Amino acid sequence: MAQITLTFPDGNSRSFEAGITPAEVAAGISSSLAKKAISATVNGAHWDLQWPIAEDASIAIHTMKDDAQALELIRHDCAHIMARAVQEIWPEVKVTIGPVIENGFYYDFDREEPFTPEDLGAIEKKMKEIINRRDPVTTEIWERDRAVAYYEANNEPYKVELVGMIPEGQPIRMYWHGHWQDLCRGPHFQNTGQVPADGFKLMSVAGAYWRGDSNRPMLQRIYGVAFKTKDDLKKHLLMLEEAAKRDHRKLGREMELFHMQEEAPGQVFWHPNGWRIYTTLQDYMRRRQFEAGYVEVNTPQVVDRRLWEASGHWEKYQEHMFIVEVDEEHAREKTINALKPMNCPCHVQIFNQGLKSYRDLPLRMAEFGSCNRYEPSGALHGIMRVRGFTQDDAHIFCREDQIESETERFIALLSSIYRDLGFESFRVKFSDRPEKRAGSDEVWDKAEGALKAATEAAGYDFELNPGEGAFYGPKLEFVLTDAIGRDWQCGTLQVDFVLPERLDANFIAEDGAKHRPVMLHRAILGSFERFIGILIESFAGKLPFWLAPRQVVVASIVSGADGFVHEVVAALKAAGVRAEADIRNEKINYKVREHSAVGKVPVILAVGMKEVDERTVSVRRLGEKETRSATLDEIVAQLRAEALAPDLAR
RNA sequence: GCCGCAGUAGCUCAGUGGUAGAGCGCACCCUUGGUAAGGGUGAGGUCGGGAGUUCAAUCCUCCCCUGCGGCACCA
Repeated sequence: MAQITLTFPDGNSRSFEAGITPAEVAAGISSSLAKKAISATVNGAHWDLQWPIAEDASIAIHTMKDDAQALELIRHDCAHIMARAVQEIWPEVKVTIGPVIENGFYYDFDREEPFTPEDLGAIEKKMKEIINRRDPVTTEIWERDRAVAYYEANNEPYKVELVGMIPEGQPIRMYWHGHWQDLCRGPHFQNTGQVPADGFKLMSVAGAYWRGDSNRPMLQRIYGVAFKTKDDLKKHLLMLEEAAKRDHRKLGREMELFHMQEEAPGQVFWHPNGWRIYTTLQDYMRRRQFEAGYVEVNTPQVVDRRLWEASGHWEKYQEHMFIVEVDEEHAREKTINALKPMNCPCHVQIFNQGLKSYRDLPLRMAEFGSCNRYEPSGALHGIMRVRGFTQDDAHIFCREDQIESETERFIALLSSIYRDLGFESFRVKFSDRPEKRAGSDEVWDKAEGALKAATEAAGYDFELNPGEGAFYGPKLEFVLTDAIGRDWQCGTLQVDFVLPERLDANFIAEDGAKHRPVMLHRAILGSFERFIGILIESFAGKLPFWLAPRQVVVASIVSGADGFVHEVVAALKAAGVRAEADIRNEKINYKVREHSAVGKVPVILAVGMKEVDERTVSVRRLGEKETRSATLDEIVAQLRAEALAPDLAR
C-alpha cells in the first residue's frame, strides 16, 4: 500500500496508508477523539469521517465544538431525515434536493396534495423517531448507470435528472441512513442519532420551482431551522419574534406613517408622519449631494415609447412598464407612452441639450426620480418592494479616466451618509463581466480595474460576484447590516458604456473632436420607500431624534397646566422642533404609554402645577426609566440642537 | 407571474346555512390623576368583489381582486 503524509493543524505531520479515513486517523490519536469526531477538513474540503484519503493532505478533525462544521452536518442531516420521514409517511412522494441554508435547511418534494401545518407536526414527530433509532449512516460510490437504473426503478425522476447532471469524473455518491437512501455529496454524521432531537423545528411550506426555473414544475418546499441545542433554537425563534415586532408594515400603521390599499397596489399613501420622515431625509440628501458637487434636475413622468425604444428598455422591460395610451380626439395616431421606470434616458436628454465640453465633466446629475415599474404581484412587499417609488438617483457623465476618482468620491459620500443615518459599517460587493455583455474586453478591463482600485483606495474590501455585472458594465453594490443582523442592499454604482452610445451622448474633448462620455449610475439609499422601511425596521420605529416624525409631546398632568403646555410647544416649534401638545383628559400614565410604546415619540415633556410654578418641564426620554427636570430655556436650547440633521450639526 | 394560506368594525381577532360579536381605538360623560392602560355610556359592519347552489349565503361552490409566506423577477 502506498503511503501518504497527513499534516495536522499544529503543523505536525505523520505518514499513513493511502485510503485511510479520518475516522481511523482520529482513532489513532485517541479513543476520546474517535468518539467525539464528527467530520474533518481535508485540503480545505469538508470531509466525511468515512471517506478515504488518497493523497498527501492537510487534515483537521472536527468535533461538535466546531460550530461551522457541526451546524452544517446537523442541518444537512436534518434535511435528509426530513425527506426520509416524509417518504416513510407518504411513500409516493418524490424527493428532489435538500440543501443547508442560513439557520437551517429545506427539502423540495413533489406531491399532489399540499402539505398542511398538521403534516409538519407529523413529519417532525417522525423525524424525532428516526433520530432516536440512531441508524448508521453509510456511503458508497456508484456507477452512473447503476444510479440511473436504481432511481428509474424507484420512480424518482428528479433524482434521475440529478444523476445525469453530475459531471463526468465526479463521484456519484450515495448515502444510506438506515434503509433509506439518497444521492448526496455529503458529508454526514455517522448515525442519525447525532442530530440533536430538540434543536430543530419545521417552519413553513412554500412553493419552489424545480431547479429554480419558472418554466419547470412547482415543487413543495418545507423549510426548517436547526441548531446544536434547544437553547440556540429558542434564541433563534425569539429573534424571529423580534423581527416581527419591527415589521415596518405593523409599525407604519401604529405610528401612522403610511398606508396602502388595493386600488393602488404597490404604491404608498404617505400620511403626515411618514411624509415628515421622507421630506427630512430628502432635504438631507439634497444638501449632501449639493455639497458633493451634484446638480439637481427633474424629468417627465410620461414619456413616449420612442425614447424607451432608443434606450433599449422597451425591448427588454416592456412587460414591466406601466403603459399610458393617449387617444386624443384630434391626434392622427394614438400615442403610446410609458411611465418612466428609470431616470437615466431622461438625464441623457438633458445632457444632450447644447454641446458639452470636456470642461463640463464630470457632470453629476441628480434627481429624486419618481419611477413606476409594474413589478410582478408576488414581488410586492410593504413599502420595501413597490410599483411606485422615488430613487435618490444620479448619473455621472465622465471620461473613462475619471471613473476611478468619481467612484472614490462616491464611496466617500455614501459612507458618510450611511454613518449619519446610523449605519456604522457596510459591505461592498463587486460584480464583474457577465457572459452576455456589450463592449470590448479592453473597455471592461479598464472599468473593472477602476472600480476595484477605487474601492481599495477608499479602504474597503469587496466580495466578488463573478459574472453578475449588468450587460452594460460592472457594478458595485453596498450592503448595510441592520440592528438585528439582517443585510440590506441599498447603494449601487454601475458603469455604463452602452446608454451614452444608444442615445448618442457626446462631448468635445481637448482634441476638438467628439467623444463618448461614460455614465455612472449611482444611488445611495436606493429608493426612499425601501430605505425608510429599512430605517423603521432597523430602529424598531425608534428613529433618531432628527428623523423622528413626532419629536416631542408636551403632556399636561393636570388641566391647570394646559396654558403652559401651549407655551412650551410654541417655544419648541419656534426653535425648529416638531412638538405637539397633549392636553387630553387622560392620566399621565396613559399619555406616556401611548406616545412611547405606540407612537415611539423620543421625548415626552410632562407638565404639572409644580412645573408651571417653576417654568420647568419633566423630561422623559424614550426607553429611559428616569425622568429629569429642565427649565424651559434649557430644554428648548437642547432640543433645538438635537433636531438638527447631522450635516447641519457639524 | 407560480405554489400554498388568508380577507368579518379604524386595529387585533372570535363566530354561525336563518343578514354578527369581543378587546383596543373613537365620541360623550364622570374623574384633575405625577411618568408604559382610571370608570361609565354610546356610535361604528354591503362579513374583499362578482356569479352560482339554496326557501334562505358572511358561512357551501366557482371566478376575480388584494394581502401574507416562499419561488421566480428586480433595468
